[in-house]
Amino acid sequence: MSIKYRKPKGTRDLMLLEMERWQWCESKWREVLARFGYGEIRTPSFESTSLFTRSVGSGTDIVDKEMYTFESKGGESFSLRPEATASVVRAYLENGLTRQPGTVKFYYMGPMFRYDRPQAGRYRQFHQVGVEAIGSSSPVLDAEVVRCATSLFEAVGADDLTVQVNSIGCENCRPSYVDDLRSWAQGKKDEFCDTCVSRVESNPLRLFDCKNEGCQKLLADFKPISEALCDDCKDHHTQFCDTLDALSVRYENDDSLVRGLDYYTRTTFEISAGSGLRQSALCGGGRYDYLIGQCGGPTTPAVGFSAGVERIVRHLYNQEYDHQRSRQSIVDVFVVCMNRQAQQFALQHADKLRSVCRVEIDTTDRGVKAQMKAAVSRESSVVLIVGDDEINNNQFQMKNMETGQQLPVSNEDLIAAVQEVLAK
RNA sequence: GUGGAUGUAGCUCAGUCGGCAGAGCCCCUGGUUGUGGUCCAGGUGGUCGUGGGUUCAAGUCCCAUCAUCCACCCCA
Repeated sequence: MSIKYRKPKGTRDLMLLEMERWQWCESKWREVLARFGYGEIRTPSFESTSLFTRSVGSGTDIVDKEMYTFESKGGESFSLRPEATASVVRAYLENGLTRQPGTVKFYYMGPMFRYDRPQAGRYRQFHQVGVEAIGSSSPVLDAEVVRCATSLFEAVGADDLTVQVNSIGCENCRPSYVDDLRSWAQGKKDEFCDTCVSRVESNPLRLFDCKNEGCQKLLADFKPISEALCDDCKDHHTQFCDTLDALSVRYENDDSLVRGLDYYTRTTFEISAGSGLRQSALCGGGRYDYLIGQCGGPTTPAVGFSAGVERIVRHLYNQEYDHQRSRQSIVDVFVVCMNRQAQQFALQHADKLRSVCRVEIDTTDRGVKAQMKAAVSRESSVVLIVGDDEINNNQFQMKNMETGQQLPVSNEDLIAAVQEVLAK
């Protein structure tokens, strides 16, 4: 068969058994997020390009080479969202929530878009579940956000996780550290790898991201950022860690944890799967105390995270595709029809059953035997059979699939009779 | 952007030295006028990813191209 259309590279069709898994996860997560006091927010899938370039930061891979950017007919530049934090911040400001008392807590679930080369656990359209807690600078909130993330994983049975935390300082202490790092690294350009050399100018902190052993050995000579933090940042990080301890969240400090987005301040964290998977990062987040101010709002502290749904599901089931024939949805009542007249009779009279249970009316024109097999595979408890005899007598044959018992049931008694069987 | 592997039925895959396109599962029909996961018999379904080349002959060899997967990179 030659198929005319194919899905765009790096996208997926989500259905059948896998869709059921997603829905199960999503319902668990909504429950947890509500218990942490988060309300859902749904923002547009695309925004003004400048929102992302200014917040995520030019110089990051995400905005430099991974955005789906297009021009509207009015000549304005838009981009599909590569992440959600910028959109949430924009919505927070645009809807006047700055005057909302207390901490504003939003969660989101939805598709994000990045023009990457697809790979295991990496897609061009992927899904994130995440939170943003806006309005508090307390390190206790940082810890609560991390705890919320681990609760999300626990809720769906994901264990074997590693939580890494770090602090990358604030505008008082980070700039001088970055300057020191840059001038130190400039003197050793010959010894770093090519990508590191370009980072020395654009974003020196990212040097710590490099997996090249030679680069890491060089960096070992330079003081880690934890030793360069100002007193306020040190206190913040200490209280953050103390609170995690009090919550019994297991974590490790990692000086090299520098995230790929520009807007983070102080706390950054990442949660990854312990198994040998390549794309092991399941969740990343941190504090961003200047972003809202940069977007034109009042200086407002905030913290959040976002987790990759595809990666979590893969971690849970250790596979992302079901090659087994996936089942169709389960029904309570399956109606076997002998012919087209019977189909019409069935829809007309069994329709009322749909107010109390799940009903499938078979309109495939295949034989009774095949329809009965379909009833079994749909796990129906009751089969109704309609042919010319039943139409003439205004009734259905009702078969209890568990006991095999079958009797005629008049239209008037149908709901009661079906419910009696389903109740058992 | 760079490198590697793989493309044969709806799905999972065989296909030898170049010689008629295959199996299992699924699906449909019958065995049972209108009744089940088992059993038996039969059947539908293929541009062998696509385009060229070599050859009497190409799923098989060569070239190109596309797609998918994997890795680098980056991240979720």
